[in-house]
Amino acid sequence: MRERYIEQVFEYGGVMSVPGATILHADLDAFYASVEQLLDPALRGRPVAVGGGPNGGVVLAASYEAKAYGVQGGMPGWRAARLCPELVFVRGHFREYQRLGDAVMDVLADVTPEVERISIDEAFLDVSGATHLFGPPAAIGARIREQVRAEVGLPISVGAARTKHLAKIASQVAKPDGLVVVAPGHERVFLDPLPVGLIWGVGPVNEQRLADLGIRTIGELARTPSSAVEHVLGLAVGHKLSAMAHDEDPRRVVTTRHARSVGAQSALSRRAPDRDDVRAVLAHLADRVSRRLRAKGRAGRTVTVAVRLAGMQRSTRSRTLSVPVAATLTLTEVSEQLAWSAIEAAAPCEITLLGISVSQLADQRSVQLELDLEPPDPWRPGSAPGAARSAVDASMDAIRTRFGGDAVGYLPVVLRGDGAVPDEFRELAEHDL
DNA sequence: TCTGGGGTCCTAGGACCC
DNA sequence: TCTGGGGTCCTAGGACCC
Repeated sequence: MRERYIEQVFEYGGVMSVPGATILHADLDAFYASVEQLLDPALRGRPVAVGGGPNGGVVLAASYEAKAYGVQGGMPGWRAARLCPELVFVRGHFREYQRLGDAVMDVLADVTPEVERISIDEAFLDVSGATHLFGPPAAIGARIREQVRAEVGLPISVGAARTKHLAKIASQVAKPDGLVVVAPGHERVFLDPLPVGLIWGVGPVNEQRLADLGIRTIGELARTPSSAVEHVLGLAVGHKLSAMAHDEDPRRVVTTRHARSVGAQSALSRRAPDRDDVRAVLAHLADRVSRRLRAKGRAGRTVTVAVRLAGMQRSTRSRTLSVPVAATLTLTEVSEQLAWSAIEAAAPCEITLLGISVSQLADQRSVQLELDLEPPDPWRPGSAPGAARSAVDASMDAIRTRFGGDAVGYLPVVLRGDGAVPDEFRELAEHDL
């Protein structure tokens, strides 16, 4: 086990007594791959990739043994196989990921209720109210790591600092399987030598733009006038990054957060767009999205459709309706209009993905009669009355609740039985509404 | 050999209103 | 013969994160 304390490196030895670094970021290491190695001991110590394969698909996660060869999440399987010939591809146990991720969050919840889960495998904690029970943040971080290892069987890295931003960077520096505590007063000496790419919000594009200014470390960024950074990255991003580089991060740990959009997308084998095909895919996506909305009593006014063309260019079309929608058929029809608007603008073309997203969300209960309130409109020629649509959705939702998600569906959805990605995987990434 | 699926936030131009 | 300034909403695109 590696425990590293920044204050040990730079100043004191009595780290376990240092208070103040009360924001923790806990992040499971190579989560999916670690679960596979936990479930199958034969995989331990070997390079493992979840998902993908030499003949298609992308790698969803790579074990540290695989990362040593340069294999990364998001990489096409064939490329990963070329980088690492001994790489073992596994299909993935998505239900187990959900179960074990939840189990880890239970461990965190035993420390404090102030937990902000930001994905299946990652959370912030504010432990300022827990130190009287469990000791200083460093001790709490160590305790979390021990308990997750003992009770769940997985390696987890923890960063502790005064702010979320710094705690997150600390956990990245701690990986794999480590703990890094940045004691108050030591932020600058910790941050300055680190690469700007560790800042939340700096990806490949902005990293290159900063490099063009001669900025490679967070220290160099902090010494650059924010006006220069804003000029290159835009006002908002530049301002935020400068603030981060100066260790100014006002964000608090938030335990409840409402989603601002809900979406679903499907990659398709490259194909010329076809009316029936497009409708079938969109019906399936609209069904997924609208069911999630209705399950939470939500609806949304803005419908956005994304189309990806051969060559990876994306095109989007959106329409804001006068009233929020959550009915499957309405969403399907609006999406179809939008999709063809994008496709026709690009024609002739081949498409490789279709996606639907609904935003401007509102509570459905307060905006009932969604469809009857819509004026007669060209978007739904000959459409069924809204009440009928709501009734159909309600009975289908009820049947699915009792008999399972595949028990009933709109015709195109039933006919399309070839989902490339299992629903369990999709559910892992869904945010609470 | 051909690139997943779920999200967040920002920008810029135009429409529209007062 | 020539028309301001500010605010809000909508749309399309893009960067980023897990």
